[in-house]
Amino acid sequence: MSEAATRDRIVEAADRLFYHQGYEHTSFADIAQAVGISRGNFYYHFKTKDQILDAVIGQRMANTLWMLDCWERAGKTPVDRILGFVHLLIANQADILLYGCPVGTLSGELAKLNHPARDDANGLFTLFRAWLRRQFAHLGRAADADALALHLLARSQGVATLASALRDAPFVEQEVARMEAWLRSVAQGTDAGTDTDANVDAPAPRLPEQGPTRT
Amino acid sequence: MSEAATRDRIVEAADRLFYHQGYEHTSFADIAQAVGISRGNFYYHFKTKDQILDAVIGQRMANTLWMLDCWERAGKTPVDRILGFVHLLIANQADILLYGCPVGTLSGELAKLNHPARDDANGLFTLFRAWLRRQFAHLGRAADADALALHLLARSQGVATLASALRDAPFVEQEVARMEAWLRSVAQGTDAGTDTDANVDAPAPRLPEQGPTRT
DNA sequence: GGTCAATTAGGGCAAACGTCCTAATAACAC
DNA sequence: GTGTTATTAGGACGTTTGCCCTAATTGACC
Repeated sequence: MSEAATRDRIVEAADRLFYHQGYEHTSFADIAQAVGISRGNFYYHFKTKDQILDAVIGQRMANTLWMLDCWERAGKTPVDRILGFVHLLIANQADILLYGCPVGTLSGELAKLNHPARDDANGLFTLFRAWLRRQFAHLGRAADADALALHLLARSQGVATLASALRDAPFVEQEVARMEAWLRSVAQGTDAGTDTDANVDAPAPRLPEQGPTRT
Repeated sequence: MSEAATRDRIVEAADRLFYHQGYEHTSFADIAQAVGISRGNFYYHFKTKDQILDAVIGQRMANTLWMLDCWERAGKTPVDRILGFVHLLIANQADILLYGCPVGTLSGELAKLNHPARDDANGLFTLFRAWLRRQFAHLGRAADADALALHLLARSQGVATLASALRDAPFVEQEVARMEAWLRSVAQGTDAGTDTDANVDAPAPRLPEQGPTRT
């Protein structure tokens, strides 16, 4: 098998395992077994565990950029594009209920380990943050675009954390609806970005939104 | 030294270490060294690592109950009491910036490890949830008290996650102010729980709020 | 078919892990 | 004091970890 193919399969398996059971809890043997290769072959492609982590983060970065670009091209208005982000919670609901948000959980783990790749992992947050900031700026909220971006990021992080703890799917729908209402109010320039419960009862439109496809 | 004293010192050290560097990353040797005892002595008090985890969770439960009771007695109105919860983010800001939320991060780690104590750890969430639900019910929002409780829980979880990833203290203040505004609007029965940016500029009152004191 | 580099398999290494055991000590009843 | 229990120290166990090495196999090119 060509070098690239095996290497990619390793990265893919490591990505999934890091997400499902955490970075530290995943061993060389786990990944090698998942790919179906020997540990020796494994070592040929990656000298250290940190190198695999770097590769995984790199791939997630690429996937994220591609995903953001999809939303950018698919959404006609800034609101539509931001909705693409919000609906990630629904598109990836099954995984989120089991494993939380891939970005948040990895970031949290690396922070506790004081791992050198911590900043790289946080770069994923920065990607979303910058993209959301630009969308909110297009909404005419240039002054507080960054604050709004962080606010939305934090809310989806919170939903993912709580959803996976409680394994509560309706809660995700509920909160997504709330975020949609909030987003609409921000878009309307209502100085009060209303976060009402009135419009929450309307079920969130279940878009066949594209998740972070692992290529 | 009496049995209880040493045992408590072990639990206290384990609690701190689990919070700072995670459960799995903390070894018997780490805790024993932190307490200043031998591993043999350690084993006398706890046969397995899981037993220490159970004890730590139990202590956190007790601390949480005590803390909730403090807010219950200290706050004159439901809003005051809920503010006690919200201001935990500010009272424990330094720790949260470094290690995130103790409840959320432990819950997340145990979920990835598929650890049997996962449900026990989630009990901490349940404690906050039930308490907040009662407060919102007192606010006249009995119908959606649980949804509001979960919403506030999720938001603080998100703030903690993002704050520790970005190590961004002003962001915490900003989001706390946002939560205060939202809470006020919910209290006023404004069907729209306004979540505006107008009232956000007012700095959050820095209460000398009591954190989860480890006894 | 032969040559050589790329790729793979399999095992070995020291260190750290959770766990367990035994002997020494401290505390206390009588 | 002596006897007994509670507590502590320190080391040993088998396993697993990340990491490293060497030999075998593959596949492309001449």
